[in-house]
Amino acid sequence: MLRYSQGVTLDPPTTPRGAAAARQHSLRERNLELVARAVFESPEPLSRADVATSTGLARATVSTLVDRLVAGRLLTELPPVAAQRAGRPAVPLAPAARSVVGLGLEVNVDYLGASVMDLTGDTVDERVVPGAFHDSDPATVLPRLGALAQDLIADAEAEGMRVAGARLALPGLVDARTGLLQVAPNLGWSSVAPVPLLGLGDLPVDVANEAKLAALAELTGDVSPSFLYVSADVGIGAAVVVDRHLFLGERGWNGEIGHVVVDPSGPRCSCGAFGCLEQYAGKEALMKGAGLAVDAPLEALVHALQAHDDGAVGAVRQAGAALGSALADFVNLVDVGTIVLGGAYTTLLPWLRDDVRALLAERVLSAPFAPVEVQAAEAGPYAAMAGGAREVLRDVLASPADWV
Amino acid sequence: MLRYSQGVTLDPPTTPRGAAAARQHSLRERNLELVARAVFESPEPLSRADVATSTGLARATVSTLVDRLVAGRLLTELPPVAAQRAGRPAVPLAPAARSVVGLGLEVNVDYLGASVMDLTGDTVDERVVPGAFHDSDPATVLPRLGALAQDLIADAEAEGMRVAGARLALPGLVDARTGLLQVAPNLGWSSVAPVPLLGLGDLPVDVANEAKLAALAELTGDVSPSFLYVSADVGIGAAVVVDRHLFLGERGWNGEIGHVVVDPSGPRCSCGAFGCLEQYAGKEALMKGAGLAVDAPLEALVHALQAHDDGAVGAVRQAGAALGSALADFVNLVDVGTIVLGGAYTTLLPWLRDDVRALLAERVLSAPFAPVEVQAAEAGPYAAMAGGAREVLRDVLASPADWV
DNA sequence: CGCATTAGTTGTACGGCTGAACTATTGCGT
DNA sequence: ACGCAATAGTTCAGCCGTACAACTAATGCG
Repeated sequence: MLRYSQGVTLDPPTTPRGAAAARQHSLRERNLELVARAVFESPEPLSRADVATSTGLARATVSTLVDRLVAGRLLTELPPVAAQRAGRPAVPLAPAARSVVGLGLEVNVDYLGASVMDLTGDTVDERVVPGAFHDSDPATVLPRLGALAQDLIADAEAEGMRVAGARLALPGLVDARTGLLQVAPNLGWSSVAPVPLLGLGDLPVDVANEAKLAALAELTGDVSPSFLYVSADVGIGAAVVVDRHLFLGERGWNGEIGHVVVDPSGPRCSCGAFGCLEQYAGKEALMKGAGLAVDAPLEALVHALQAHDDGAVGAVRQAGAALGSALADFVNLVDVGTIVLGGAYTTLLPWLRDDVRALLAERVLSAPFAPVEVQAAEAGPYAAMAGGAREVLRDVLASPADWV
Repeated sequence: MLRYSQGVTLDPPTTPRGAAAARQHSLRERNLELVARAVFESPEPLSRADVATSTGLARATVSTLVDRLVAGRLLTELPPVAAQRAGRPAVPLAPAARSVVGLGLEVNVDYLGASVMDLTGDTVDERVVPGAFHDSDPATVLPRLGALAQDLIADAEAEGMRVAGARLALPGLVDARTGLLQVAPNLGWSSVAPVPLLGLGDLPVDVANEAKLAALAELTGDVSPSFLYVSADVGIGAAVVVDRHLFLGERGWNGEIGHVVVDPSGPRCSCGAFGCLEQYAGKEALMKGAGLAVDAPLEALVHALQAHDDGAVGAVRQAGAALGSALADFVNLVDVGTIVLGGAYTTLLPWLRDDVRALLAERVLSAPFAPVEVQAAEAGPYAAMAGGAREVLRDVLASPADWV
């Protein structure tokens, strides 16, 4: 089930989330949020009385706030379960299905996609259009994605749902403050303002890096609240999540682990430097190292590994060592005790894990007293879309007053 | 002058700074903070009316809040300046001097120190005791520092000041949540709970890494609100500041740039790995590389550099390149556009700068459209103590209701 | 010397939360 | 079947903090 936490937002945590003067109605906004969060974060349905004890608000206050949330269709009253103790039976509360929804959008090298999620965490609708966008034109690709999104929006609204906003995931450096895509090497895009090209009118659309939204999708499971997410697709992407909050650095251009130095006397990288991680543990390097075609499917590599092909095993082990070295640097610099490996690394984890772990144990300064966990990602192939939609819903939850 | 900003705290920004129910009096607490902040952050004194317009609160409300802050001696009314326009002259407000003070403490390899700062940013008192604590016993050193602190506290209280709390800076891995020192290699300490050993009774004492508190001291000047602070003392320490907030990772063990890989075929490091930054740009490596004694004063190296000694210049340039490479990794991973170099690097900056800049320009992915700035630190030699004291005062400002 | 102007204070109105008393609905013992 | 205890949810007077408007205070200027 979808679990909402304290505040996963693309806005940096320093956002003056209350630099404004507090008036009387700020109290209600604040407590509305508190009540909504209590219900959304609870693993099982709460009653009004439960919410009162868990929040510390008076029962009377909770009642009026819940009534508002129910009227605004953010919460629903579930049918009462058979009471097992004396007293008036409680009315269980839960997030409302198919009322307010978030839209997750993605452009990747080999597909366009859009996904609609409701407050229960259900994927209401999802469409993926395969394609080859390696050296594409944003002015044709983004309007296509926009049209796809429009379809989904129309369908959702026809069924009475309200679309709260959208998040667009792109495989490149996105300025989190301006929403500008600086560069996406694999798409061949640079300096693009993507939102207007989507043509979604007044709908609020935020843009973010693909790996960062995919990382947020991991928060649905029971991962550690702080982790490093690293995923290999065409490039290598990463995200830092601390206490369920995405860390974005100054502009959101962090996590570029693909170009961390592994060995300065190593092969030249497309970025101009030598011995970058991508040259050892990027998808292309892996395929080449295993003696396969660079555009062969990942399954080909897996088959070779399962057949104990020496070249494949050697390439993956070398990648594991390089990845472990770069991850050790990453952990030493940002301090996160859990690493979640996504994309191709999820599949390859059985062959990577030992080398990665060994290097982490050897090179992370805090490893002797706090070993670094290495896990496989749990969210599926279109994690960025799901994570993006989820982010939109988090914003709704953060200011429910706008929706009641 | 001391400038206070939105929220530099050692607590991670995710602290549920309002997970509690909002009651009536929360409004007043919130607005008290807002008013206090407005006065503290303004470059020049504000009147009650100025505060009303800048906060958006009604003049009546501001008046009562200011009165409280003045009564609690957090603010003072300055003598009115000659009015240059019609109307009743404004009463200028400013942070109160010598009322509430913060205590900064530090144990370093060659000194112990304590510093008292008041709300105006003035250092009221400061004492530094030289010593050699290379392989010392925390159970003797910390009580000594505690006694020094007691002296300063007694003096301050004798003059009617209230000591709000203390921050202890240590050169090692400190768990920000528990205040436990995991390891401080240069002191030879490990697994120490330092606070009880200080013997400061009920005074709230937080513990933090030395470089992190030193970084916060830079916020007094007009640095960028986001920067990477890297300083060479006996070890190499670093801190990440984003939007005037310290980034601490999961536990506060981040910033260990000294053990980032520069070249895996390089010299073996004390940590067991090969080619760590410390082996190129640590103080010991610099001295050795320049053909000087490892415990020679920094001035000796500077003299050699000024005399264009080939060995010294070569060692520093090699250090610059290594530092540039490690910093490029750092910037790629956390995304901060400004680097502030402290400790020995401040002095050596003229000889380091070109190589550092060249490597940053070459290896930072975002450098082509957002060049990385490299600056010298401005805070003096005992920056960590000042930064620590300042942090205590930030906490006071964050909840002024506790002090009125 | 009076008027315009700006700063700060006083008093009433209003909104939101609280606590206590109330109603509603169940289980359980007799 | 009935009443009592127990729990959920609602109603209402009281309190508290802010807003707004009218007030007083203190200055410059013609």
